[in-house]
Amino acid sequence: MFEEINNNVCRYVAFSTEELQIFNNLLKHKMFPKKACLLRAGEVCNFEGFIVKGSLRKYYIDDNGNEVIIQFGIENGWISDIASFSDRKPGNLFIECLEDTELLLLDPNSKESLLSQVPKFERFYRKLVEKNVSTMQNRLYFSIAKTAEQKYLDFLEHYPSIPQRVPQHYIASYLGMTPEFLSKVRARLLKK
Amino acid sequence: MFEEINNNVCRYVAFSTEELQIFNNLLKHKMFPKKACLLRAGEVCNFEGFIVKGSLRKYYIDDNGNEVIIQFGIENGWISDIASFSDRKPGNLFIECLEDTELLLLDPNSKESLLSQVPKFERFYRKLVEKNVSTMQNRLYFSIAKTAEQKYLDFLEHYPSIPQRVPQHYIASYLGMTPEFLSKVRARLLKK
DNA sequence: CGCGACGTTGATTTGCCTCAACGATTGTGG
DNA sequence: CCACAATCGTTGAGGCAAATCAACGTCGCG
Repeated sequence: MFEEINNNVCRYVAFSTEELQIFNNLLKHKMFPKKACLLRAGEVCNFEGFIVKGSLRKYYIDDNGNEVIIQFGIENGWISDIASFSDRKPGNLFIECLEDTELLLLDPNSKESLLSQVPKFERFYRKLVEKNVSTMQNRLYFSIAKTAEQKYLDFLEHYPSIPQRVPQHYIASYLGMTPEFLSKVRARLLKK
Repeated sequence: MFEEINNNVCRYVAFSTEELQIFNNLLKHKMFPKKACLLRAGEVCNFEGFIVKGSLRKYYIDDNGNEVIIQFGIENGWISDIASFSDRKPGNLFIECLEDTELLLLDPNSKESLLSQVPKFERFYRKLVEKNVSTMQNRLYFSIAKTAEQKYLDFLEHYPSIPQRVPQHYIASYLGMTPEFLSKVRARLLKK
C-alpha cells in the first residue's frame, strides 16, 4: 500500500527503509466516495493527502457563486490547502472527490512529529512545494497570455487522462472559460 | 546591513545569532543599476536574492513578444527563478531591475552549504515557498475570476508603493491587461 | 532642442460570455 | 426494469469587456 507514496517521496530525497517506516506509520489510510467533500471554505485544513487512487478537485467559489477550479489531483499527486494547513487558519478553498478516492493522509501533529523525527522530510516538502510554485507560475502565465484553444491543447498534453474521467465543464472551469465556449473550441479543433 | 534579512528569516523560523552569522557570511552583497538584467530566458538561474533596496520585475515573453510580468520584487522581498535555481536547468524567465537595486545573493553552492551547516534553514525555505504558492494561487484566481477594475483595486491595496515607483504599463502587464485599458479603468475610477 | 518613452483618448474589432433551447446520457426511485 | 428527472454537452443569437490600432500631448533626458 505504501509503495507509490514511498517512490514518490524518494524521487525528491533519498530515504532509508527505517525513515520510510516512521513516515508510513504516521499516515492514515482512508477511502472517500465520489462527491465527498474533504474541505470547505471557512474551515481549517487539517490534512495533506497523497492520492493512491481516484481524483479530486480544489476550487474557489467566486462572488457570483461560480466555481473556479485551481487544481486537479490524480493518482500519485498531493492535495491540500497548504496555506490553511500550514498557518492553521481558515481558508477559502473547497476540496472534493470526483471519483471514489483512496488517500493517505497526514494531519498537522503527525507532520510535526515526522519532521522532528526525520528532519530530512523538511527538504522533501520544500522540493514538493517548489514544484508547486513553478506549476502555478506557469498556469498564471497561460491564463494571461494564451488563447482558449492553446490552453485546452496544453491541458490535453499535460493531463491526457483527465478528459476521460471528469465532466468537461470542470475542465472548462480549470481553464478559466465557460463550458459552452470550451465546447465550441473543441468543435473548431475537430474540423481541422 | 544584515538587519532586514535577519528579521525576515526570523519571521518564519527562530535562529540564533551564530546561525545567522553563518548565513550572513555566505551572502554576497551586490548593487545593480536600473534596467540591469539579472536573468534571461534560456539561462540557468544561479541566485536567490533578498532585496535590501530597490525593485525588480520577473517576467515571461510570450509568443507575440509581449512581456508578461509574474512578480514585482521590492524591499524585504525575495526574487529568483525557483524552478531553474533548484533544478539547475535553463528557465523561461527574465529578471530585471526597475530601479537602482541592492541585493543580498545566495548561489547554489552557498545554499547547499547553508543547509548542511544549519538544517533549520530547510524549514525556513519551505515556509517561504509555501507563502509563495498561496500568493500565486490567489493571483491565478484573481486572473480568472475578477474584472480588470477589481484586479487593479486589489493591486493598489496590496502594493500601495509600486504605482509611484514603476511605469504604469508594467502594472498593466502584471494585471494581465493592456496599458490602454488600465488607463481607461483608472479614468473610470476617478469619476467616482 | 529634439527624440523616445509614457499615458490618454477615441473608433473599431474580437474573443469570450450570457442566455436559451435542445438532444443524449445517466441514475434513481417506484 | 422502466419512467422520469437531473446532469451534461452542443449549438445559435446577441452582448459585452477588453484588445487593437491610431493619433496626440507631456515629460524627462541626451
